[in-house]
Amino acid sequence: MDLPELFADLVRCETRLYNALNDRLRARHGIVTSQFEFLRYLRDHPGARVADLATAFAIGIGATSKGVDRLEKQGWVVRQPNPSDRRSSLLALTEDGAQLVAGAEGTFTAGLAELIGDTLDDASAAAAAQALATLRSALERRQIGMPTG
Amino acid sequence: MDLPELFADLVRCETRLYNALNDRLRARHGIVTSQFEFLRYLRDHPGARVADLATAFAIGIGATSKGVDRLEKQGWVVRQPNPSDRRSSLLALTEDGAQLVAGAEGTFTAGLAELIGDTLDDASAAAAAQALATLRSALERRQIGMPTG
DNA sequence: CTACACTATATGCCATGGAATCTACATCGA
DNA sequence: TCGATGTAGATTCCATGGCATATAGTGTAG
Repeated sequence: MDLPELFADLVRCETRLYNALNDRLRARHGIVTSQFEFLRYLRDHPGARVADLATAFAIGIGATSKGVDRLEKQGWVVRQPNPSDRRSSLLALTEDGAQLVAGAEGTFTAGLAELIGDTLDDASAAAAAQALATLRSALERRQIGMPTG
Repeated sequence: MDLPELFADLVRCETRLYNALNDRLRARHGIVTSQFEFLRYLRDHPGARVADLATAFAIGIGATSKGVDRLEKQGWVVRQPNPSDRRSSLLALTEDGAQLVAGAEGTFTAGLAELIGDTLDDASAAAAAQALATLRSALERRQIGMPTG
């Protein structure tokens, strides 16, 4: 099994898909993919904290905090006081934020259908999905590749 | 087929693998994964130009030029005059650069074996490899997700 | 040969992420 | 209760990539 080749293909697919989705989301909704992912996470996990986002996306706490700053500045997210721990805030979508995700989700899903669905048959896509889900779980369980800060 | 979930798994695997390989390559060879990929590409494609690197990695020309600057400053790569077009240079590894890739390749391959090989059985890995190779080809053929500059 | 359009890439400015640091708060043990 | 230690996240500095632009060289029509 040529793992270096698999890794190269993985990275190149990720880069191109991410860029292509960025273009569509930016043009139609004024956000980029990373922002869409933050917003969708907060929709699905209301009351999450900054550290929860950082863990979910395997990025640093500092970067996450700054990302939330930007979403808050746009009025899509609010930091609410956490009654059980005053060091942290509970994050929530605003009404505007909720509407934004709802609209962007269509663009995102349709984009993926065009970018992936048109190329991979269902069996291939399912096989890749299975393998990547397994790999992701293992990496998360072993806490591999978490940035320091 | 849940393409959004597939995409999320793809991105999270890529992030964590990239970070984990960064850690190892930095600790043992003083480079990061993107630099290893540049150096390996130049080893396998001597005489490549900046634009060839940019196309191969789906990143902008400006970023590629700066990346080559850094490798050149370390003495791992040289820009040689292109006899047939004086606007561009032919890139080549130096002796130091060649030794660096040779050494780093072991770290890289062993890292992947530990990160992926220990988790995915051969059949799963082969299925994922097949799907990602197909997807990558299609994205490259359609020139999807190439940055502007 | 000249002007013009095109191409390759180098460079400047800006946005973003990593790592280290700083502050406020929480928790634990004496 | 108090001091020590740990934790959440905000902030700072640095490195890197995108995009726009500048520069030099190429190709082509006339």
